[in-house]
Amino acid sequence: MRAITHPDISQITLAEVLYALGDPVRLKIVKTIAAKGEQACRSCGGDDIAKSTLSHHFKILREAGIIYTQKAGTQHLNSLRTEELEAKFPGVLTSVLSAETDIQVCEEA
Amino acid sequence: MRAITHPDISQITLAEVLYALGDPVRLKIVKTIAAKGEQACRSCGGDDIAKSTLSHHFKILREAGIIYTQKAGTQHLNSLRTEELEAKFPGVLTSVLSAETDIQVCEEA
DNA sequence: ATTATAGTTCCATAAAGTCGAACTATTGGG
DNA sequence: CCCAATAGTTCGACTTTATGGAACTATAAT
Repeated sequence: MRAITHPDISQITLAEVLYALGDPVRLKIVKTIAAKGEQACRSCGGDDIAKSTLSHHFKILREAGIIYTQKAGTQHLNSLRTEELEAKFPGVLTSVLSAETDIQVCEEA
Repeated sequence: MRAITHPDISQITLAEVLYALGDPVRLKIVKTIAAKGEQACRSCGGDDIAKSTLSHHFKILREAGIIYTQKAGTQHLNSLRTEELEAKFPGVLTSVLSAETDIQVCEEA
């Protein structure tokens, strides 16, 4: 396992951010972290999704600059880069988080 | 060519909207329409993109509920469904449009 | 040490995107 | 009316990206 890397805020692009948010699984992850605080990967996404796929979704979110991941023992804790994103793209993440959708926060988180 | 259809606002999902916006070409199209008013397909996107691909991008935007397309002679005029989107997902489109990005409005539009 | 848990990586398959070529539709001349 | 021109769409082939199972790494607990 390589070290976890995160893009600098200057490298983050709007298209990548929107692309990363434009998937139901990833939206659910982001909404769950927003609602319940930092989360391990496995506590988001439910049972109907392979863990390799879940790992991939977290990678997309991380590389887009939406989440910050840090190791905590055997698990990884993911938090939103809310302030940085708000500074770079005001209103984008906040409006997405406050939107009414059919996507539910993970129960088990 | 089949008749052009548009989703009802009730059918529009946040994930689809964000996915549609999460592409540099489509962001450019949306920014161009926002800045210069309704546009024909060919006036957006530049020369380095095949017209079949451009047609595909407009289809994605149309099906996501972001643009409204109507025939006008030999061309199609595309406008943003700004008010409907703002009502359904407040702040999402507007924050994207006001974000500072490296994506430029089409010159030739 | 061994077992368990959390994630990642690798590989094969499935799904989407891209482009050129052929097609449809409309317009504007001869 | 017919022919050429323009705007988009559709189709088929190829490329790229997503998904999931199996094997692997890393940490923790017993």
